[in-house]
Amino acid sequence: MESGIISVDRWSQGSQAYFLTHLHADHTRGLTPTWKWGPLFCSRITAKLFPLKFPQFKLSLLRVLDLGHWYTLPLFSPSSGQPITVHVMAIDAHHCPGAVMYLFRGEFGCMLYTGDFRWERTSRRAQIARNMLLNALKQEKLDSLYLDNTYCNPLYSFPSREVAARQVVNIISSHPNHDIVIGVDSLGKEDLLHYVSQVLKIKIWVWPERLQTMHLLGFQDNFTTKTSLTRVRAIPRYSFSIETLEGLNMMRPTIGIMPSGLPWAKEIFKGKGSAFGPSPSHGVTCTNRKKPNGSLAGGQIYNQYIYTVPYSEHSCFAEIKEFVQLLQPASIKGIVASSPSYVEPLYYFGKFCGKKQESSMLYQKLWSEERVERVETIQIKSATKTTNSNLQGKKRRKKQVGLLVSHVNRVSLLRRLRRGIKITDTDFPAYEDNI
DNA sequence: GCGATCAGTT
DNA sequence: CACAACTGATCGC
Repeated sequence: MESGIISVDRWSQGSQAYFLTHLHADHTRGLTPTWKWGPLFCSRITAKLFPLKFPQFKLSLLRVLDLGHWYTLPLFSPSSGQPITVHVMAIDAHHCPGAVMYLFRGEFGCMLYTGDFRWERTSRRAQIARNMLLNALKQEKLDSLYLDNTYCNPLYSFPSREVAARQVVNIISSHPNHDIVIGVDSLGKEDLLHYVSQVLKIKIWVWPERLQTMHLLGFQDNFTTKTSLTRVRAIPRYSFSIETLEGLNMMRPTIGIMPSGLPWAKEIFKGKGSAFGPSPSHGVTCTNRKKPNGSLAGGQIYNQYIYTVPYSEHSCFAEIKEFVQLLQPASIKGIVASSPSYVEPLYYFGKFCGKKQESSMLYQKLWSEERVERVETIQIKSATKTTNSNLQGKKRRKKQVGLLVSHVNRVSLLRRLRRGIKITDTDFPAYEDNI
């Protein structure tokens, strides 16, 4: 359908260069072991983890970009055949291991694609990334920003990961005779687990594939696959449920800890003797605040066995705001648009961008069709999924029961428009290996 | 068997 | 109810 000179986190044929921000499944959809459409640029850590995730993948397609360096890509204009130069720099996104943002400079101007990212003011790594970004930009203005808007709503307020990690430690140490299970994905939250392991001087059990990942990432001693060595286990999030915890508790007293940026809790934890002691609130990036549902944005009891802790690898609203304020891009597009409560980032941040936009109308246009924005000779396509398709899809599914199949094509079509971007039509140039 | 997509889960 | 991220079933070839 569409094709472009470069693609970020999108994998259909037709681009001249492909960029992967990180290895989470929702960014690699379309990448298969047999994928072959061009050189794939990623960070060194992502490249290292790549074979684990895609065992059959042709590694000769990978190009490593080291952080903080400008790389030059010799590309060609699809229409004129003229050479086009695109510069790119990878910058630490402080999301999961290997996650980077990409800063592009070309005839289309200066563009930053954040991928998923966390922008903690208190974190040393985020400060380095910040300097890298500002040095790269110098006095140049950012023309467009593709933003991780996952929690782009003032409702989402949570503390730094450091603070949340301390909460996890407190929960564990206040249950000295319990087994502990922590729900994690296949990649991400390693720093949390490592911190818990260090502070409590205890190994953490992980499943075998996860141990491989840990070893590749350089965590050699803190993790094990032997259950007998520890009472703390990290388990896949999809197997973390109330039933799981109930089952475990028939064997041994066990509590579950779910680190998540979302207020998971249904039951309101009413103050008193917090099970994990005084909440350390120094150095928080975002203030704890009452949620509309009355729950606190701190570790809390979800049910008899389960605690939730606001440990997030996405930026909270205050951090997103700070980021946009720092960069003041001429235009912003959210890269996540699946939530029914999605709000176009310009609604909040329009005042930081040159133009005071009529955000709601722009927003309508943005997601009601694949809006194509022309910037000089280059077209940028925003590939966000509509809110409505999601809701309607669900409703219809319930009603449907047997009849009506015709809408399915439309819905699945909309589903395809998820994350990632492509820039402009093109042919296929010869490639100079960058590494 | 393989890739793409859908359904469903926390 | 929300999310991001994931698994497993099913479809088409």
